[in-house]
Amino acid sequence: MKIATFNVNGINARLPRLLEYLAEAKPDVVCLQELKTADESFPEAAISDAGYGAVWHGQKGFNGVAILARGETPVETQRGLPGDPDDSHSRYIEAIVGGIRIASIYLPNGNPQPGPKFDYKLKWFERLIEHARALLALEVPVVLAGDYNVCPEDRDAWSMSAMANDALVQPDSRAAFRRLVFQGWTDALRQIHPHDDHLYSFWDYQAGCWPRNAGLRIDHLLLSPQLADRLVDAQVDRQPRAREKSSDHTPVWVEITAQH
DNA sequence: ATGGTTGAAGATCAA
Repeated sequence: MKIATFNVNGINARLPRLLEYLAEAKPDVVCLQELKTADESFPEAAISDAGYGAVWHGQKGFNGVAILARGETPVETQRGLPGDPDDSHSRYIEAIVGGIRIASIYLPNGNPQPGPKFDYKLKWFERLIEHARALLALEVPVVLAGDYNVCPEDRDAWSMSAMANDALVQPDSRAAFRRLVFQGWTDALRQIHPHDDHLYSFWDYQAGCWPRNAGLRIDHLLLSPQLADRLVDAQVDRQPRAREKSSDHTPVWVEITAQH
């Protein structure tokens, strides 16, 4: 079973690229982020025609997350991250596909820092950590997939000097990510590529970042122990990023064996 | 070199 995460940066602007990706890569599940559209403008028909069922949590203009599954509709288990009824951002949706509980996460960017956006990022992170703890307690296969807006280590950023003041590499951002992982999650991509120091999933549109491989690793798939045991492979799929009118992110995927 | 690009909304913000 192939499970991917893909920040599409506008699902309607990216629809041809997304459909192309579904047809070529044939993921069983794709977690999408940055839909940048309201629920009623989600391109449900086109995605259905491509053979995928979907659940989504949209928001006009910004944010928005979805989970697509080939040949079936994901069974939604959570919409919005618990812990703050006043949080109006659409950044979390969770559903079950093929016996696996799957979360699509769009963690706040947090720039500029310091400031209220960075504070929001860290508070949102605490709520994610609490919810992840509850998911681990279920002792079932879970994947937390999405755009975490965190480079876990220096080597996950193309240049630390260029990124020094960015929210994505701050010690507080990394400490929160570490506390999450150390609950017992496996960072699947890093697990498969322990020595790759140019393992990126995002390249800024500006300043020729893509052609000179000035990237960041910020899209992650975290596996519960029950799923980590079944991890076969994890890769960055660079092809979509090379195309015209691409997202600034590219898909990252894991291959999971059938339950034994 | 304090720039550069993109999407969605709407003449700016978020990334």
